[in-house]
Amino acid sequence: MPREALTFDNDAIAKVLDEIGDLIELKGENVFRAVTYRAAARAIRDLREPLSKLVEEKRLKEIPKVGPSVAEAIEQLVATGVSKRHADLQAAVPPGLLTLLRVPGVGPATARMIYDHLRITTIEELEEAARDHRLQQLPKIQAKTEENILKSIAALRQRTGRSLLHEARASASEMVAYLKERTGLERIVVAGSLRRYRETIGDVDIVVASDAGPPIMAMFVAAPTVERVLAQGDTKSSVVVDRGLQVDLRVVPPESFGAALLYFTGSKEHNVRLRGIALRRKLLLNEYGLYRVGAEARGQEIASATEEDVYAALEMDWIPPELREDRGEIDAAREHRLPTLVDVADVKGDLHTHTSWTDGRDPLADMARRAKAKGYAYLAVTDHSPGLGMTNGLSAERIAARIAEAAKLNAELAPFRIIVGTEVDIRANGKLDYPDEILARFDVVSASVHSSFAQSREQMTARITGAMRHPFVTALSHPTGRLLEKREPYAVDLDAVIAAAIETGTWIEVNGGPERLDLPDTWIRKAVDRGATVVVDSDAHAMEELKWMELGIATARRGWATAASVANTRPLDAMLASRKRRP
DNA sequence: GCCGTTTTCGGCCCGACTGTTTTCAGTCG
Repeated sequence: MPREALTFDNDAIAKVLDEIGDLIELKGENVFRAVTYRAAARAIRDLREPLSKLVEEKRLKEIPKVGPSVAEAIEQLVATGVSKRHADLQAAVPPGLLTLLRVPGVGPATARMIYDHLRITTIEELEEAARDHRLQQLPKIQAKTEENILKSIAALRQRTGRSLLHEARASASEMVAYLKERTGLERIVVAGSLRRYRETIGDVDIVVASDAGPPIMAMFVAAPTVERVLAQGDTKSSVVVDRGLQVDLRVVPPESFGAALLYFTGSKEHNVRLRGIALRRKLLLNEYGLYRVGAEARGQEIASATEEDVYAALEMDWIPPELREDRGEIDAAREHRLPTLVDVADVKGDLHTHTSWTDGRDPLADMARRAKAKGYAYLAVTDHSPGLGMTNGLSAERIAARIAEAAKLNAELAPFRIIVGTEVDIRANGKLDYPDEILARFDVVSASVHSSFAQSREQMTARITGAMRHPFVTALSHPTGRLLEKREPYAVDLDAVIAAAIETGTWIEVNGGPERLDLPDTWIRKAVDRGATVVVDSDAHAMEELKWMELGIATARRGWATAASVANTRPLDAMLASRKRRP
């Protein structure tokens, strides 16, 4: 999907800094330098302001891990798109060595060594050399390594990037169910980014509490979904399952389960901070527990059975997994000021769903009954406007028929309530796809962009904030338009969108569809910080997709949202009363 | 290269597995 004119945005700059880190390692400089560049890259990805603005205001030093050298590189990148440090490294490191790093199992030392002997700079050349058994002639490489490199190259070609949350969850549940059945053990738990509900998943981590590692590992690598075994040890194994997803299994003694869960839930950055704090107290934190260090008290255990024990021993509150990203949660936990996050149980209804009247699969009656069975007090059906040809949008006549159908069902399902709404298209020119007299007939109106994604940032921002200023628009749906692993967000000034939401009282959607999870979590945090109200929706197109609400809520939790900031945690009357004032 | 209740130098999280090794370096998470 085309994006607007090349701007050197935060992501692009973070990517260059990451590459500087790789090049530093390939060149053989101090690895801590490389670590710093990568840490700065991550801090920049978490940033909620454009770097260009921070440069202008001379505030780069406020970013963690950005000192004089990194700041200089950023300033050059913002100004010219090129960094001298980056260019110098590129000149010093043979072109193509970076490519070799992409092969799993090949790190800086191996890449360097292969290049020094064979002058290989592409994956194709590497594959050819492995096939011809020329790698075997190199020091520290024999048949096994050569074979592994070939396998890794094949896997690299096959891999399709990160998995969407619901797919990884399905694979993980399948493996957990299999292991529970085969081992009879109870404490087999998914950790890692899946437990943190990150928007996409690189690999699945499972932790098992048991003293008997080897037999569990034997069952694990023999699971029916396993395609390839990457490593198998007594306490740690890795496999690749269908669709190329990697699953790591760790077996820890039952008394270490809490420490292990904490460790394998991550994030890595969260763990590093925790360990730093432990160290300053002369404690050692690893996956087995929290221990005293020092001559006389060597190895004395402080805590390990539960996560709560470990956090408490470090004098902080237990931190919900969704917050464990080293984005301020550790300080908040030490000062006992973590927010009470919104919870699935707080949700009173879903305000964005589709039915078979347009592009949904299930009839209104089925969707309503399923929503009622979920314990909701209300369900808004928000079928499309006609502008999107492919979705069979509703005409004025069909709207009347649908309002009649909803009224009939409401009589039957009371006090549960179907709310008739619409997801109205914001046309390329900023106009809504229904006239005001039709919009007035809906109780909730979600406005969204489904076309002309390539407009300039200015055009798109004006188009969206203009729609938000329309008096009948209750909410803005999927604000960035991104499709994870598939389509980049369109160019839009989200600061201006949040400002418009606050100014007009328009809700901003957190769309729980696993391919969207839009608004992204860092922006949710900024929106609720500033006092905007969000609405968490499933965007279900079928009954079973109503469960995407859970993913939306998890995303809102990652954005530090409390129930008070989410419109659909309010009971029906309060929710309707809190809509934007209509003419 | 950054950072500081171990402060302006000397650390920087920690451990498992693999392959090629008789004790460890490299890679990964």
